[in-house]
Amino acid sequence: MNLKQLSEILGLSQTTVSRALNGYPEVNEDTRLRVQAAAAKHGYRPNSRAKGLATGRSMVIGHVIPSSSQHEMVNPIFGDFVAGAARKYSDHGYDMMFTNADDTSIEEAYRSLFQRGAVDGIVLQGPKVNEHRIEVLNRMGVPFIVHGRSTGVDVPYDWIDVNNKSSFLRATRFLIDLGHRRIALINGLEDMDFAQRRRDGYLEALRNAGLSPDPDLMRSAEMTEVYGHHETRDMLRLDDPPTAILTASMISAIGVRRALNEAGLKMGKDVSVIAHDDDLSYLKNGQDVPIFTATRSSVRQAGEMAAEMLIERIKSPEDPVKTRLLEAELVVGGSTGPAPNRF
Amino acid sequence: MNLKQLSEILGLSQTTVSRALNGYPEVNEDTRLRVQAAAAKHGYRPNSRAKGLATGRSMVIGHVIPSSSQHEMVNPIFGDFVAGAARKYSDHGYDMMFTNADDTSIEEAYRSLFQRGAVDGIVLQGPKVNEHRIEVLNRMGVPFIVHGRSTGVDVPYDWIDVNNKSSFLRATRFLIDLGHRRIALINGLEDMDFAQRRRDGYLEALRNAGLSPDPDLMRSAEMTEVYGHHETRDMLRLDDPPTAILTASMISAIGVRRALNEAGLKMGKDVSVIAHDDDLSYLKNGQDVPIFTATRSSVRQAGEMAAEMLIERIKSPEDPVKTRLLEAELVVGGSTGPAPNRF
DNA sequence: AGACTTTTTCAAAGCGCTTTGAATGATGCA
DNA sequence: TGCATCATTCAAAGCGCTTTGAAAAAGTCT
Repeated sequence: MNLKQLSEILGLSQTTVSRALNGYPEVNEDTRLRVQAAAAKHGYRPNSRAKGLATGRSMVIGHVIPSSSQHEMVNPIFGDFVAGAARKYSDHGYDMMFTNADDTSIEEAYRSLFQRGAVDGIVLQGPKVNEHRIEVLNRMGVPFIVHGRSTGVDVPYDWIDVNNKSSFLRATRFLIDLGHRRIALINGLEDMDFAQRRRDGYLEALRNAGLSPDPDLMRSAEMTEVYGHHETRDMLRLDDPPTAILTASMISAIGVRRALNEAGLKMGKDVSVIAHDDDLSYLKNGQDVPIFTATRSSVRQAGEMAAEMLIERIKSPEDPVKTRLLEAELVVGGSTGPAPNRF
Repeated sequence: MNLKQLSEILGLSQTTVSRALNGYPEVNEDTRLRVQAAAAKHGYRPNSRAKGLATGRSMVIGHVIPSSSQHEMVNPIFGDFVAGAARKYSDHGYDMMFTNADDTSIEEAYRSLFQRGAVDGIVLQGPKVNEHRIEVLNRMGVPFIVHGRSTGVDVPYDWIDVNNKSSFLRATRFLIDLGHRRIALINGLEDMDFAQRRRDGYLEALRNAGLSPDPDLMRSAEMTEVYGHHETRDMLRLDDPPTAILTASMISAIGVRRALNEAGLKMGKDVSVIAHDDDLSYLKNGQDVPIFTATRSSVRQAGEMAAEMLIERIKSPEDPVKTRLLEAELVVGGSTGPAPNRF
């Protein structure tokens, strides 16, 4: 059933039927009702490609899954972020499109997505430091929003981010206040902007307390469970092992806990742990009492906000740049306690 | 830059340019090279909406994110499955589209996706028992594939699934062989088809061993960490607590482990645990030695296969129904051991 | 009733591509 | 040289919608 057929059934022109369905004022109310009834009855659905061609808009937002060639990983936060965004998209009549791209072709993927008219806007996830893609998107003139920021990029762009630096600074200071001096950081990949900022916060807190960082206690990699476990086990073997560990995700925190258990150490007593908690639906930080002391910020909510900001941007391309910085909460759970007395 | 402009630059007709770029034979090789060079030089990208309108194909596959109204959850396996599929899609020139839908409108979402011409095929994830959507898609005549199966649906359809029943049967028998008699099942939501099948396998193994199932030891809910923890703690308080636990995902297994630790019990000694491992990239079951004894089947690989099967189906709508049943491996890790002697 | 608005409807053009059917030019053969 | 054949190229139609500019119908006012 297409517009032509429907209009023939109704004995009206395509123009009138189209206008009736799209809520234009210059159509008789009776006619509109007749048209709507017929459309419903025959299950008429306007072809979105034709509509897009005629209007110049696709009502689709593009995301790129960066399945990097080395490590075929999908961050679990991906799902929650996307679910948050998808919800807002559908509220505004948008769909969401994904393209897969490996590291080398990722820029091409964005370019193609927009220039062939497949999407009206783009969400850029997981920006690195000096993220080249931002300049590319900027130059292309596509409406876009960055989830995160990128140090070193000086073109203006819309973004939404958690205050990673301040939250890790506070978490570190919290541990210092508990008497910890050997504090480890099990960070994400440090070419990622968020990881860099967390590291900065951590370092600043140490510096503020007159502590000097120990490279042995600073690790960086993709935030898997196995990684958290591996690095913890490794650090526990040091001559002067950490009494506290700051880790970049719940998943790696679980690995940390596993390593501590294996070593017969009690979390929150022998070794304190603070995690960053993205508040994932399947991996809540406990029910009533948090399992881990954590810096918490819902990535799903970030997805919702990103979607709304992007839709705003598409509507008003000339508006000044919009940015949004979320503060993470520091929630205290059972995984932290005073530094053990070593003497 | 559109086709018209490009053809004017080249002094050729749109027909010839289009054919040159799409690899038709009836175009002079020299011309083709000239056209390709010009297209590359000017960054020409055919508008995909126009192309879709002209060809009747959209080169997009649709997925629906079922963000159910009660529990706003995105299963972590979603990301890996999608990443697997996306990879294959892009190999074949397809993009991937997501629509968000709550439980009530999910059928409408599928219908709309296809009937407005937004997608050429659909992937149905997470089928329930008696999954109504399958009949809907079937009647619509859209090419689709189901990840999983649906007991009680008797129209023919393409699917790819893990042999959930046999893998849980084997896992249960494995525990029985180790001397366990009180074996708990911490299952997924039992209106989901996969959960039902796992339960069947579990029950059959018990029956085969002459054991009768105990309703106290059978739990069912969304497979979160907190759920695994909660049910385990609850069951440990029983007069006759389980000596072994079968659980439906790595995430809930982690919750199980947490509860065991809190109770001062040693996993693999006091209580044995077997999990189902979807081989998620961020949550591998250990490095060398598996953490958990587990039934393992890569959901990412399932995503790849589903994508390929669907693309086949789109190419050959009249082919006989294709199905694919994957056997899960049973990998032995440190979480299982002989039943403790209670006497 | 006639002239003028306002409301409602319509025919046709256009969005950017593919594809059909025809035309052109080059080549081969008698 | 004339005609058939093949290789190339092209103009135009069509995909299903929106939107422009015009026309028809209905209402208002003098």
